[in-house]
Amino acid sequence: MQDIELALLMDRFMRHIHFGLQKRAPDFDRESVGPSGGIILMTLSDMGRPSLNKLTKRIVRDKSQMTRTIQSLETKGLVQREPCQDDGRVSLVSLTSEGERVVEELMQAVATVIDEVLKPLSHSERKALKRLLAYALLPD
Amino acid sequence: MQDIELALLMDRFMRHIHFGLQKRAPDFDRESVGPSGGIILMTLSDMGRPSLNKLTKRIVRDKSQMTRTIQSLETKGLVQREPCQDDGRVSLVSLTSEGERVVEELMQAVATVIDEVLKPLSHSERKALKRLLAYALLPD
DNA sequence: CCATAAAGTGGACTTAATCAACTAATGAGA
DNA sequence: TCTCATTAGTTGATTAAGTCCACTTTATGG
Repeated sequence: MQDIELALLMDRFMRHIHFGLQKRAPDFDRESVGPSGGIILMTLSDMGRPSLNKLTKRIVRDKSQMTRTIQSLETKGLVQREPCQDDGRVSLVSLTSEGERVVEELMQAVATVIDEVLKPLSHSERKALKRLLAYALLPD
Repeated sequence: MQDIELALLMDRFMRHIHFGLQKRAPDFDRESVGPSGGIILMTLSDMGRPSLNKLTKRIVRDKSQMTRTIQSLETKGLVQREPCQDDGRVSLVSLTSEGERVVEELMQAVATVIDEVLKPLSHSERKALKRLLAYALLPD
């Protein structure tokens, strides 16, 4: 019942990362990927080659918006789509080699900013934090 | 260095809360407060009567956007502004009694949704999660 | 074979974020 | 006390994202 603070804390946390990326690593946005695109790239780096639908569900967004953002990333040459053999409806999304390069750079920047934001926490505390969140969100 | 996952996890967490609020408690939005307004109302409920500037820094937003959102909440009768005695530049923001009522209802809805999202976590794990986040963001 | 559901796309609209310019009040130093 | 940089807040213009709905195409189960 008292957990509403969690929402506010996480919101602040995300905004700190957001601001930190803009101020301390404006170069990451060389490709004008934006926060939305960045999340997609990093998620793809983790998932491999999911269907657009699986990707959409993972990052909990609207599918129409996802279509558009993927298209935008596609024209930038950062992701590619290919039809699925087994199911003619689905298209599989994956990073291009250029996308791999960009996401590597992006993750480096994000890691730096997060490290800054989490400065008050010890290594084991960070691990605990990540473990708790991952556990809560396990079933995708 | 490996903490980038944290950003993705928190993003998913926030989106789950967002979706949960829309699906399971659409009635909370009776006043058409929106996510942005909701965060402000809940933050005000915690801070009391901060200056617009302090409020802006707390929720890590742009001050111009803050002006507009506060104005919108003001015309809805949910917050009020009054000039600060000691400093003619600042205006102090606080909830109206109607705002108190709405934020109470909103926090109830948010608590329900968070409870749903955090279902896999025990009580002590939730406490630990909150403590870690609060500690990381302590200095506002 | 047909009805129904699922994956993805596109349109229209609203909300929020961003960046820059501006006013007014404050405060600190010569 | 006067000046000048600083700070709080506002406004404008532009862009990014979220939302809701209708639609097409492909699968699937009876």
